[in-house]
Amino acid sequence: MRFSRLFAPTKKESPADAEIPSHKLLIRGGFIRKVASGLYDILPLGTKVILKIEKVVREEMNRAGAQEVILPIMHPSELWLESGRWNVYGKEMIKFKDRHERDYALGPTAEEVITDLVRREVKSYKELPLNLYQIGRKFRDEIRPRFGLMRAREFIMKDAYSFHATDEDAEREYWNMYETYCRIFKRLGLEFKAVLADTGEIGGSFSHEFMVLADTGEGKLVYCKECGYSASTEKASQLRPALPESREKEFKEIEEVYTPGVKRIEEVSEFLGIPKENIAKLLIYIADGKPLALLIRGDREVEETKLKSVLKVKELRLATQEEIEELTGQPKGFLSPLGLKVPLYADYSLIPMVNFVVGGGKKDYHLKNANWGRDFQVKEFVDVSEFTGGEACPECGAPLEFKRGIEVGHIFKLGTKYSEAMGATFVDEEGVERPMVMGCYGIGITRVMAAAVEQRYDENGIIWPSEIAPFEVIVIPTNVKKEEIRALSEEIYGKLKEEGIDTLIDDRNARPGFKFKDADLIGIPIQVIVGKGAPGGIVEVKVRRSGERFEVRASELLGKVKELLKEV
RNA sequence: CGGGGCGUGGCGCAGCCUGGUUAGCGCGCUUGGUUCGGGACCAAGAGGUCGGGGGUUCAAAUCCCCCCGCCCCGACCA
Repeated sequence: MRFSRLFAPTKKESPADAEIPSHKLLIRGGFIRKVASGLYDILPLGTKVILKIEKVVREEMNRAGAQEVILPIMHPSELWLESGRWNVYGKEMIKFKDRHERDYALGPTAEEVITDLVRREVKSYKELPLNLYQIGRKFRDEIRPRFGLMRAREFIMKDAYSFHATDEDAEREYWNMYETYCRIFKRLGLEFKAVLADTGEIGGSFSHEFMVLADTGEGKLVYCKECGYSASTEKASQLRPALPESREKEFKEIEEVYTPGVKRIEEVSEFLGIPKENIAKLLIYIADGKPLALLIRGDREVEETKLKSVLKVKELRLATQEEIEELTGQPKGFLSPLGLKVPLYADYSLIPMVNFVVGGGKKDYHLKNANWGRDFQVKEFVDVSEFTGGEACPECGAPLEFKRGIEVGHIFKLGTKYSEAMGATFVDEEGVERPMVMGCYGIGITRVMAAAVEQRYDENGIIWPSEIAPFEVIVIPTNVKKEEIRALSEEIYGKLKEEGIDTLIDDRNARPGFKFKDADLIGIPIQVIVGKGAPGGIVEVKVRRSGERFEVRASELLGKVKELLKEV
């Protein structure tokens, strides 16, 4: 490709509405342009990157035994009504009617459509297992699209669905996909972690998220350096703390203290001179319409995904001020676990606590030296606090590390949730009709592009891994008006292309500094600079990632480039 | 959905508070010339319904009302 003909409108300045590096650089580099909130044009450079990511994904999925299909983007409502998700997925789905007033949605995911296909066509255990995937557009009407491609309303996803005769076989395929995903992300040149995850809206029995490590990631994870345990903070579990043996002996007499206007944990801590670790806060939740109270150590936060999962509820929210007063008869800000009429749960963090502070149950009062078991009873101790790093590993006890990441892949063992709801059954060896066991496996292709940038950039621009770089090599003649330079550049360009190396030549009549800036910005891994050394057949090679540069004879260039491409 | 901010040539911004010539600046773009190893310089040019609508006024980018779009935070902390 010739830069003079390439549609890659690069910019010196970042757009005003971009916040994170990947968004800024993809726009500055001419990879993408915004059309509207959460909607993007992907320009030639971006498209090349996307196609290269897809190529890796295709190769590895095919290798793993999956087969590619193309399913409709437009989904009839009947299928979603059958699975029960038409309303559950609700606001996230872009819904519309056709000319006959029939309801449709733009697919946010394709369990329904694929299950429908398979139930119609597969009848026998002999046709199983089956793993089908597609790479296509998905639509999710996000509450708040943000960060460019990171959370867009329309995006490209690889989604695979597998169907099995037995649970064991579904599990085997799950781990097959796990391995495949590891290979894919490794080939893409990304630093990632596979973490235990919550199954969320999709449902199913267990799942892993694949996170690309980056500080700007919306996902949070913890992992153990010692034993390799890793989990999303929405899933990470902790050991139940041991109960101190002589706990009762330490109990002091409960005491009411006057704390006018002191409500928040920080204020209580400061006012009473008691650390937050020895204060318990009480929260009132409404879970699937029923109220409950939760006590948690003052310095800890509730991980609501974990709470939902423990309670096995779909909807969870904090009670409103009015509800709190109605349910407890106590004023907000001074809630006490004593004499509560709603079921009282407590986080594990409460277990070792003794003589702690709680709300006084009336305005402007708190209680000191409260103790569970003596002053009030806990229905159940649950593990629902949010991890922030430093907690003990549930496998080996070593302190966990905390990282942020971008979720680029997610695999689920679904079980029979969809096959039962939609009647996807087969006849087994004994002639018994049974629901298929399913799994599903997604990779956010457009998000991978953003995540790759988020992980690899510097002040000059993007640093693509060679496997997904829009071009592997850029040849930069410093001055196209000088014949030796122009001719040698063209010769090198021709030769690299002949060797199957994806090469761009910057044949624009521009000053060298200008070209260097563009080459760095768009992040091509290897730059071949043809300048002063041209008459003697010497060119300069610059490695984008390391900044390393060296001179090489034009005749030896090819071998050197091939070698470097393997490393970067 | 709640809160905050923004909307002025393609891009980034100033002007608005305190209304008043012809709406500026940098980048980019066009033409000519000089340059040519880290986003050159000189000269001449093109390009604007000041997001949209309504109102106040002799006069509105500027003040008031409504609407639209975009961005950020939140939609948990009792």
